[in-house]
Amino acid sequence: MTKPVDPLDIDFRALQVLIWVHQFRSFTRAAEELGVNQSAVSYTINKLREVFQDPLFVRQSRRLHVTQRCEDIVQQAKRLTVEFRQLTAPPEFDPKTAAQKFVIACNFYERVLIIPDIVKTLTREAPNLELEIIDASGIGHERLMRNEADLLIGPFERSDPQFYRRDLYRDRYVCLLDPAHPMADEPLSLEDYLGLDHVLVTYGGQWRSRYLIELERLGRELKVVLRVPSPAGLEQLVRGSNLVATVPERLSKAVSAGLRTIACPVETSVTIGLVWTAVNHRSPVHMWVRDMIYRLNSRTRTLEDAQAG
Amino acid sequence: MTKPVDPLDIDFRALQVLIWVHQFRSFTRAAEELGVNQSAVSYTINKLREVFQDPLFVRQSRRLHVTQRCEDIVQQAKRLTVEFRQLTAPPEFDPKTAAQKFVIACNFYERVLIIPDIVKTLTREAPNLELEIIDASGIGHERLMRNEADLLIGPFERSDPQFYRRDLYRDRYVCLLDPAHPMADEPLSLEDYLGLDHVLVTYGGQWRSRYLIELERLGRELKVVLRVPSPAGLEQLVRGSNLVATVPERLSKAVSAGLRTIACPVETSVTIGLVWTAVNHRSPVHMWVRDMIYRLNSRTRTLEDAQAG
DNA sequence: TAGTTGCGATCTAATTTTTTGATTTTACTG
DNA sequence: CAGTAAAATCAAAAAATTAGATCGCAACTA
Repeated sequence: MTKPVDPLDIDFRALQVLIWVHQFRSFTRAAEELGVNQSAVSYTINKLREVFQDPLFVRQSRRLHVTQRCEDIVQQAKRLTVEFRQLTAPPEFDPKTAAQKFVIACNFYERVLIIPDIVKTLTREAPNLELEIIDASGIGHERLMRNEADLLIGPFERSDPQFYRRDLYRDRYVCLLDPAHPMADEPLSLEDYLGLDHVLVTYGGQWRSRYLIELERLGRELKVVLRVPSPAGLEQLVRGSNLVATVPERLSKAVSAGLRTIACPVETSVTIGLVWTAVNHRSPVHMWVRDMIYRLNSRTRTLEDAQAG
Repeated sequence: MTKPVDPLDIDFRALQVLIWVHQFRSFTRAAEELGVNQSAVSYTINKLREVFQDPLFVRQSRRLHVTQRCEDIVQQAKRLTVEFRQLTAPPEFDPKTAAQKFVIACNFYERVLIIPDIVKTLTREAPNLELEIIDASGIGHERLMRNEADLLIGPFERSDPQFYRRDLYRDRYVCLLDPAHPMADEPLSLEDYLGLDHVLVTYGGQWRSRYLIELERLGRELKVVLRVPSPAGLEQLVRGSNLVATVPERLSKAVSAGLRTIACPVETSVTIGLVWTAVNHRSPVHMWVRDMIYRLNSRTRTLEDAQAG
């Protein structure tokens, strides 16, 4: 007739009903409190009676008596519901106490221009967060997918629905030359630019800089004299030579001591952004770090946008 | 469109689903394990996603990745389900450690004949159980209903569906006389009996002994010379007098030192039993005590039954 | 001692939730 | 680029829950 009730069928609402009935010693009052029919309360209590194998409440001369077992159960039920509620509540996140490892994948550019500020902020605001930087070197997205990294920072343009992305700012290209270079004092025309001897930063992997893509689109090609994997040490290569290097403007400031910087005649820019996946999308730590990095770069962003606009 | 899911709607089955999916990293495997459709698992996880405001599981390159939040939730969910399971399990009862108050309502008869053995057993087997005896004096059932007493012991005959009852044994009536009494050496006929001078034990309250009810049924009446509220002190009243007292046989042994005991010619007996209510019906302590009392009186019971049969 | 009342139990029908089975979508993989 | 494994989604079916009405019982009322 009545099939046995599996304990697992009990939901927290049923425990809530139990608690209210216990509180009021009345099915009817509990029903009012919960905004349901008395019959529903009766139904629920019956289910609980089966599950706990105990009458829980017994009517005796007008009063509703509570069995000892019921007292015990209610006490535990209160605890369980409170704990469950806490579990469903959006987790409080306090950067001060958050202690976990956070892995950022990026390359030289970001290590030089973005990471230092991040580290400073973390030291101050989230001293227990352990930061690890790993190389993105062309396979940043893969490393994200493999959960080797929590966050990717860089000039990544893949628009893939499985990646979340937030742009930080755009960076235009500039040319670095030796101050004694014949072309060092004039604005460069595209033709001038193409006529020069270039040192090309490959950034390793299969990355192709935006300005190269743009040149290809125009059907033009650079005269590359030297290829280097990273902008690190560019200054020493360019100084005293007739080479020209094309690098993002912000990066140039870090590697151009003693060099002349002039605008690059190829009309393009690179966009630096954050990339992550659904795994971390709603993690409070992750959201906090993302916001923090975004805020750190807001000055740069508005500057760039002003220039671009 | 989709109405918000209330956290309270989550049942322990849903948490179980979460735990299995987490375990297998697969909706399909979890569904198999739980004997349901993959679609049902999907449905449940979606509900949990809403409640926890977190994707929990994310498909990435064939693997199912687990969010940090999900890890936390699963850990708690495991604890909660285990605790709930323990709560639903029938409570272990160990008389050795059971520490609570147990109130028995009864009268002189039971205090003399039944309680002493109970006390001895409790001291030995349930040393932490605190026993209190209160007077039943006619309102034993009321005291049960008011939860003033946990258990009533006595010759109570009310058959009321709200009371549970278990008979211990039957006790026949005997007559006590002074050894020098003229009738002390013969079996008493009913007419002899009715002709004697009686001392009547009223037991207070509105209790009427079975043998009086039986006499009334026969349309006969006792010649009552003296009424006393309790059998206590009966010995002193009967000795050296021409009075006869009618008492349950077992009780007589406690109050008849130096008196002659002979069978009572009224064909009747009193049944001593335990009475309790639904409030305590399933309480492990209560069940244990009831069983214990029943066992203590098993010898008496079989003796009586043998005599009766 | 009947009439009334309060309150949980119970019944039926309505509603909502959950499950199923089939199909689609997604994100690789070869 | 087709093939595949697995989750998402959809419509229909099944099951659980709720509401509304009524019952039963004990307790008060007069």
